[in-house]
Amino acid sequence: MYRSHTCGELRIGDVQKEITLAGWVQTVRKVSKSLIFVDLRDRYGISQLVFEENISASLDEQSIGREYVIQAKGVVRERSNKNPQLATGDIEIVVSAFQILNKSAVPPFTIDDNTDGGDDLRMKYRYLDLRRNAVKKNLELRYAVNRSARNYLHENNFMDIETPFLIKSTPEGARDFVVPSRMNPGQFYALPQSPQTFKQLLMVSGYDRYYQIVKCFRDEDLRADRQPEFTQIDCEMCFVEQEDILQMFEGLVRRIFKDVKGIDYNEVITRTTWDEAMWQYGNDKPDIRFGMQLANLKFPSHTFPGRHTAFGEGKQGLEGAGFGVFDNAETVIAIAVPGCSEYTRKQTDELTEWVKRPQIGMQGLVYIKYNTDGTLKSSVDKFYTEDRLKTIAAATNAQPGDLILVVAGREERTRKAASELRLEMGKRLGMRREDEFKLLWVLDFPLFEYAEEENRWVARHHPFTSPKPSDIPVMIGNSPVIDNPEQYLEHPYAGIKANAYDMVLNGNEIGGGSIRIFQRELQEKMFAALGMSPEEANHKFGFLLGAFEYGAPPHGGIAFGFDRLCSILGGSESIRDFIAFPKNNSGRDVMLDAPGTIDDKQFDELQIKLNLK
RNA sequence: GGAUCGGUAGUUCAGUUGGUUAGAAUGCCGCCCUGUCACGGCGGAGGUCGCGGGUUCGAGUCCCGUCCGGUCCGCCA
Repeated sequence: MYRSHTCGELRIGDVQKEITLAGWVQTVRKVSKSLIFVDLRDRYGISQLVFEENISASLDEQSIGREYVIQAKGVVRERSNKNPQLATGDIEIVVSAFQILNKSAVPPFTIDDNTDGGDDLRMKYRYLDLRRNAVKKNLELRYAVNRSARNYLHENNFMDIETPFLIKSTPEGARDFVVPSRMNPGQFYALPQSPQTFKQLLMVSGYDRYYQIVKCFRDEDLRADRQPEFTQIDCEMCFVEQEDILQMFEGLVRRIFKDVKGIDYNEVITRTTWDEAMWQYGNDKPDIRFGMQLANLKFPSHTFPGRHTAFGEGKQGLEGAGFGVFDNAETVIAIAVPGCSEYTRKQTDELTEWVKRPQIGMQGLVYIKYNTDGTLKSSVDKFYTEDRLKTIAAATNAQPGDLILVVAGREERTRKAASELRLEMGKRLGMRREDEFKLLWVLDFPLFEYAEEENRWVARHHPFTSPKPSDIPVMIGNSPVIDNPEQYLEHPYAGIKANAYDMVLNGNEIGGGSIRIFQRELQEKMFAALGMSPEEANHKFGFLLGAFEYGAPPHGGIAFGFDRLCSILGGSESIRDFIAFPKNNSGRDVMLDAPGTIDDKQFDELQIKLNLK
């Protein structure tokens, strides 16, 4: 061994021991010709080496620089000037001999918690970036989550079974990454978007509790929190109903909180339906760390059947004032922002500009200041009397001192804007603390979504998700054909709910799953509902339909987004910080410079010709 | 596919209305310094202002195009 100890472990109790360390030079502090300090770093910490008298001259001659790899032998000594910021700060090593194991070029950025390197540069030299403590602790957290999950699942009888990466391209869902097959010219493998069908087949095979921490691949445009290859904690169980799954995986998440963060998440995990989430928050993954729920002042009746406006059943609160924006809008939604009634004109103007950005897409923003003295002042005073404003304020549950913000327009866009506005105000008011964690189950998602371009239904979760038992007759008894695209919401399929669930943490979907279809007939009906002919369904999914003929057990499962879960637990916005070798926004690995071209020989073997446009 | 912000020293950035030799910090190199730990002091080197074109007496600065990067919308069962 090149070392007797690591750079992080020596303490005051080790004084007088003769030891050997090996590591990277963090800094060299030359105080004089005969006194030089070197901070030596490895994965475990930093220890201070002292070069005195003769040995310092030898070090000086060799002009050791940052990131040189050296080995140093010496005696541990108590420091005269201790450094309380360092775990090893009470001691230092008086070097008696050293050797340079390898030189280093000057790194392009400082290997430091507060590095001077930009993202792009750090990605290019990722092997240097990974030396930084800030990145290292993220990877350590990732490993801790990994171990915690494996321990819990193992203790609960789950079995880790690997599934193939070279599989077949499937319709539905995300775009596949494809891999040409040399031995089967003109044919292609696809990389799995998830091991979905394999884990279902494992259930049919009787491996009644399966898990895998596994890479998934989706060839879609990226975001800051999205990678073309990402990792899931993928799980599936036999003989379970929704409630069994929810309880099992609440247990998993509680365990991870305990093991990784030391948090006892004992409180009941809130459950809500998709309908309720959209109604209260305008979002299928609401952040429930704060309130500020939406007040639905007006909405099209078919979107939320059986509900009434915030003014009360059968009551109207906006009509007859001659304010065209509200009168002509499909939907009007308000939020009461606590304690912001003192906002200046400049601030409300700025918020108006914020909602008018193309990404939000509102035409404008109405505000009502509910002053602390109980009076009301709004941007629509011309249309609404103070009494009527009071009615609106009451409908939003506003308190004196609140600022009521109102958006109006088309249902879908307005609801989304209201949700974004709520999140933005929550953020500005510091109500979204990264050290506070709130879990939520969202249940009863719609089974189908309407795809306008194709005028057909697509699976909201995936085509293997079971409808709610009560909706199965609706699905069997009605044709999926949409005769009137304008009125697709009136189609019986629009109301069918799925036996699906998402786990939401602080406004992020960290996991999602469903109870699966396990009968051939229902699965065939599902494929038909998605516009697949029987031949097509058989061609694409014949193996699954076949498996369902041989005693498929009822089953269901869930998959957690491992990278995102780690980033939230680590208090970071970016999942890239938690991946050792991530790709950039364009799906490039800037260190490898991948993807790249391949040799003509390779094209030739694959019998592929490029046709670049 | 679309929107938007950015690209200036190794690095992070500043750069006025278009006008002298493009600056700062940090890093790097040299010398000095016996208790530093963001060491300190003195000195020095370091630039095709992403690339191409245009306007102008004159472009880092204005215009057009292009490449690269960030963020977002669409997309991501």
